[in-house]
Amino acid sequence: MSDSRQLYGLKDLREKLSERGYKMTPQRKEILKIFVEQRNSHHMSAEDVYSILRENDSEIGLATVYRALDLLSELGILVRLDFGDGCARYELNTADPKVHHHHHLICLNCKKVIEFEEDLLDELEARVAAKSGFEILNHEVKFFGYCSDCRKRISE
Amino acid sequence: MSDSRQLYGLKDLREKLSERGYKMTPQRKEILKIFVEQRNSHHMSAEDVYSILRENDSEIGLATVYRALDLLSELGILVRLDFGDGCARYELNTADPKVHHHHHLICLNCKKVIEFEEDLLDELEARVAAKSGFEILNHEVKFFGYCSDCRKRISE
DNA sequence: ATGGGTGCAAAGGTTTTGCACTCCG
DNA sequence: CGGAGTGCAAAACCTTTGCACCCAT
Repeated sequence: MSDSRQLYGLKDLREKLSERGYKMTPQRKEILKIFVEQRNSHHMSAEDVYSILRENDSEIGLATVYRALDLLSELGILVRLDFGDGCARYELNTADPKVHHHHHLICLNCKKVIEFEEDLLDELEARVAAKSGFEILNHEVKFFGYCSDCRKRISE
Repeated sequence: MSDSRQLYGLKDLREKLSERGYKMTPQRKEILKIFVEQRNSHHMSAEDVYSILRENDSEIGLATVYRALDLLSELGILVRLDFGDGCARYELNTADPKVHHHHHLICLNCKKVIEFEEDLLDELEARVAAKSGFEILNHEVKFFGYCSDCRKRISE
């Protein structure tokens, strides 16, 4: 279950913060650490992060969690995701800009989210950029359907 | 500015409602009519729909709007969209299942959303389905970047 | 030392829900 | 008629904000 993609980590944090004039704080470090250690699944909401902090007897407040997740996304260390479940979710970004894109399959029945890698979209992105005059920085692809488990269960 | 795609309309409403045991009500009809007539841009939020209703001296309550938008999406007459601006938005679905996919370009600066048609993703969808065992019903693609207007403005 | 960062609580915005009443089928 | 649908207001949720205090730089 190891991930061969090169992900951002704590080393990148101090550098990216000072680059932009932000301060390194124990709170920001601790919050990023949760993503790096992936104690739970990735795709964590602010509330998820907050409960892990409370389990660890941390005193970090919920508002700080929101502010840190925002900042870490702005720095490109985290990526903000939206699976339509009513809250923003976050995951570690890949440090290699060439592998910036992985996408999500969302099961409409059990709400499970699985990831897949696919770089077929670079061509599409280029075509869309040319047609529209947009400078495209990022894209997000979600597929909705039924996972194999739920398909079995439904057909039984 | 006419749209050649065949979109769902009021005729489909009664049929789809009774198919599933729901009732046809003046409220549901009136709400769908707003999308069909597209008085404003599509991509309307519940609040957008509600203000149009109030302009029309309608007595429909906001909760009813939320319930109707939910139901119309469930029936496949509307499609729920999420542009990350804090509220769900909706547009009319295409009645032709072969043209189910059009996507959105979102300008990170002025928040403008423009649409584009692209069916390149069918191949990708098939490949992802095969690899994952998912039965894929729908997909959603968003591109984020800067529109040509904002690019000009920024470079000046 | 100084201005950004934090924690708390309160406010904000969107969406959902409880309940009595209405009205479609 | 009976139960789904509605309107209203209150509640639920997620997220943001104001403010006094703290602490990286």
